[in-house]
Amino acid sequence: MSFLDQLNPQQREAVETTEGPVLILAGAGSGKTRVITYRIAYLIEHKGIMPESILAMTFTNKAAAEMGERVEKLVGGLSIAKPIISTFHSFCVRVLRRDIEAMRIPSATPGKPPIGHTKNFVIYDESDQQAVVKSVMKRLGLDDKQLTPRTVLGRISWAKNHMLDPQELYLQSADPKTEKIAHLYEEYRKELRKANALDFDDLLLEAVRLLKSAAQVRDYYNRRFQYLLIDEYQDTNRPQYELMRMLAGDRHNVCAVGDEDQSIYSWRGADIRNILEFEQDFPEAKIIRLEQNYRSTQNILQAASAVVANNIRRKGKNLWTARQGGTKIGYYEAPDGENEALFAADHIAKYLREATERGETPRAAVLYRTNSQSRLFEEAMRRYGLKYHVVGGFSFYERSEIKDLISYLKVIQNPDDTISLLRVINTPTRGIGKGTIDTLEGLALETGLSLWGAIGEAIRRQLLPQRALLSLKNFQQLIEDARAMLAGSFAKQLEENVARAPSPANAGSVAEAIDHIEAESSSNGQPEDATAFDPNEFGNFSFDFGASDSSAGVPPATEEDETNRPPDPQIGSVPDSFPTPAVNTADLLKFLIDRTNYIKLLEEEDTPEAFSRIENLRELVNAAMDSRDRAETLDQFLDHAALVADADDYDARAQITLMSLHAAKGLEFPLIFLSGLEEGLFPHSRTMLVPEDIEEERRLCYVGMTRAMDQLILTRAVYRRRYGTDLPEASVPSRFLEEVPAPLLEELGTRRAHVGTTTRVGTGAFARPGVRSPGAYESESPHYSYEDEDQSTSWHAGDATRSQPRAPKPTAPARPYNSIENIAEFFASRGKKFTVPKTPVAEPTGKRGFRPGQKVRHPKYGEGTVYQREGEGEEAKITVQFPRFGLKKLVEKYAQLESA
DNA sequence: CCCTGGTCCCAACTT
DNA sequence: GGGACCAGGG
Repeated sequence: MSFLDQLNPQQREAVETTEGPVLILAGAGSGKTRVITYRIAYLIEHKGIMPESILAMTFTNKAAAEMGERVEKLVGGLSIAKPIISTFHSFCVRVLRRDIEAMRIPSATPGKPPIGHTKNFVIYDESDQQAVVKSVMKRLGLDDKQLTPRTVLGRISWAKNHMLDPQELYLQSADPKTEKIAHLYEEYRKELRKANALDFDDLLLEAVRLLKSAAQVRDYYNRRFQYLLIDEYQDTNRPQYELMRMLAGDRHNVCAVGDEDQSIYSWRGADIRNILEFEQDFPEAKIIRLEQNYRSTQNILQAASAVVANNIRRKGKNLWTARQGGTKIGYYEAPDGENEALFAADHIAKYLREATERGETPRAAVLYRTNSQSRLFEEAMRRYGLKYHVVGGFSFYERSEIKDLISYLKVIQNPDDTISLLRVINTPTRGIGKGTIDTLEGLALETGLSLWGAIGEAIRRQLLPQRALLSLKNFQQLIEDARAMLAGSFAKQLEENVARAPSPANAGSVAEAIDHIEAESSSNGQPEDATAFDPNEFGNFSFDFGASDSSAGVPPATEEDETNRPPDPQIGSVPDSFPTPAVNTADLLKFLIDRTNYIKLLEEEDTPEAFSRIENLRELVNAAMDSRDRAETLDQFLDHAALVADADDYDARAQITLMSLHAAKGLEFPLIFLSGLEEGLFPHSRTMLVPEDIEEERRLCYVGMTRAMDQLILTRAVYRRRYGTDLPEASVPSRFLEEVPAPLLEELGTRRAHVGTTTRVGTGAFARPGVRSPGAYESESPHYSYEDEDQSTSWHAGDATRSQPRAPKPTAPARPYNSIENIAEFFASRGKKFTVPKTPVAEPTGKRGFRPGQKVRHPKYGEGTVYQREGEGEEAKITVQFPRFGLKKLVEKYAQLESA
């Protein structure tokens, strides 16, 4: 068949080995996505496998969407049923929304509802989690200075990713701190259970627990999914691994695709052993290596391979490319971060122009280690009048006004969601202050009610001053009215559907009527199209088996499974908040905005920020209308909001993309800028003490370099500001630079290579007063100009002022490493062993304490002399005499002191 | 109870 | 550059 001819022998083998476990070790750019999509197409077209029995799991919605589109192109007209291509998290949410109640256990007290999460659980994001930890710590009287909620949450997440429950964490804790954390973990879990909430980690964990504990549920999914594909297998963590094992059942039709050199998520619990030990897990496994790279030039591939070859923990492979030679790897050393960014902007501007002239579609990306680096690049792009796209950073759903409204929706869906309730109870202010809330929280604790329950109780028993009670009543009424809207539309639909002749066997059964509604709402009046997917649907592309379960137009295989569905404890009783059928989330939002005066109050503020917030809220209503058009329920809308990831807003059409190295995984660009190659930044200072962590940084570097198709440029700033206003600090070139073979490198920027005529700046929408013309770059100076506070007011676009490279900063190292020769020399002089030179940017402070009499340097106060020292280790405080600022007492751990 | 402004402390990657 | 927290005035 035609499409198989487009594959090389290894790829073809990977596609055609459909039965039994297969591990595809796919090097960067070796056509991994092609293999996965062709394999799916092959299963459907050649093997006659039903599409809906194929399940492919990816890490991001972006990857899932791309795969779905490509499969669709290959097998388009064949069937209305689609393979299920979904992220791990979305998949688990769907499984849990369907079957989580199979894990409920009967309450010990008769008459009380069963214990455990219900279908209308809410998903807690990181800020919700923080709030829970904080409130628990406050309740237990724990000092949040010594043990920050952040740390606690990090450790809880770590435990979850390694599938340890609080008892297990407690048992293996070796210090009082970990014991405390284990205790907090236990309390944290209780709070989430009380709120009927799950955090991100729980989505995976609970799905695994469900499949392990409920045999009939597991059977259902095992029958349903016969072919399993796992993308980015090197980044799976323990729960994901277990999920894979559960879903693989006895059939072992698992196809795992990955590259151990691209494992970059160990901090999220990814266990590289999963891929290294696949053959032990499945002794009958077939291993296929894809080693031809179709993406990059030989130079790029060689450079990247040379870097990653320094890692010890890897299988090793020989990537090769037919694209001989190529442009050398560029290297530019900028005096500081601003210039680094301006250089990139200048180079990209030139590239865009030239590529367009050649008739190509230019695409360039700037990659960085930390998202905060994006600011400088954004400013530079704006100065050059270049349109760019930023992936990550602050997402739409993290904006406060959006979170407010989403929290309202969550409370409406599930009033026991205490965290969301606390967020909205006085937003906008309605006279429910701290005092009132404290009373309510006390009442909740005392009665065992949720906060929402406590509100009702306080009103009933008149436990608060009249004024507070009145405010509370208003709030309670608002939520109840909104819930009535949901319930109202639910009841109405139920009525209609029962009346409208359901199938004879189902007559009169509430449960069946509900199923009928589900079918109705999911097919949205187009029964034939019930399983169709919308390529633009973000969040859970083509993941629609939840809908097809009960809808018409589903292949017969699922029908017999229906009878095996675990009994649903909630069906039959009146649902507290049932997965809501076709309720109009947009109308609900409009109702909320209207009743809370939210927009009106913003209008009265009459500031640009307020109007931008109003715009955002309109956007949210639009999103809700789209959701309504897809016939989604309220919880589907909320799942969407919870599960869209930063990486998902990558737009393949953008000419310039700025993003973190992590977000770049899986993408490719003709031109790549890899920025901030400095010790302490990349590799990041938090990784520099642990060899395994350094290896992960190196893999990250490898991922970044292998994104480049034609040209790769590495950059570094000699001085970098770590915080907005502090003095810049001298940097040391990243060790990864040393690992690039010198003959492959070419230094850029010291010659007048970028003289151009197109550097129009300060025009158009982004024109700003005081912005320096990049025309200055055409000066003799190899450096870009600074935006100097002292002079900026006199600068105008087009001003002929020439740039002056700024004199070395006071923190200059004795000898700046500002040329490639210097760097080579620097590294050569140290042989293989890398040691931090005299004025390091990231010398770990507090490793050995500073002693009285010692000279130190502080980023803000400059040089000083240690006067006295109190305490040791974490709590050590030192008093320093600064000539200009006098005596300062500093916590050594935080003060960022360097020896001077 | 609410709002404001000042101060302090912190800043990795993400589903 | 900004979020969290607090003090103090309305």
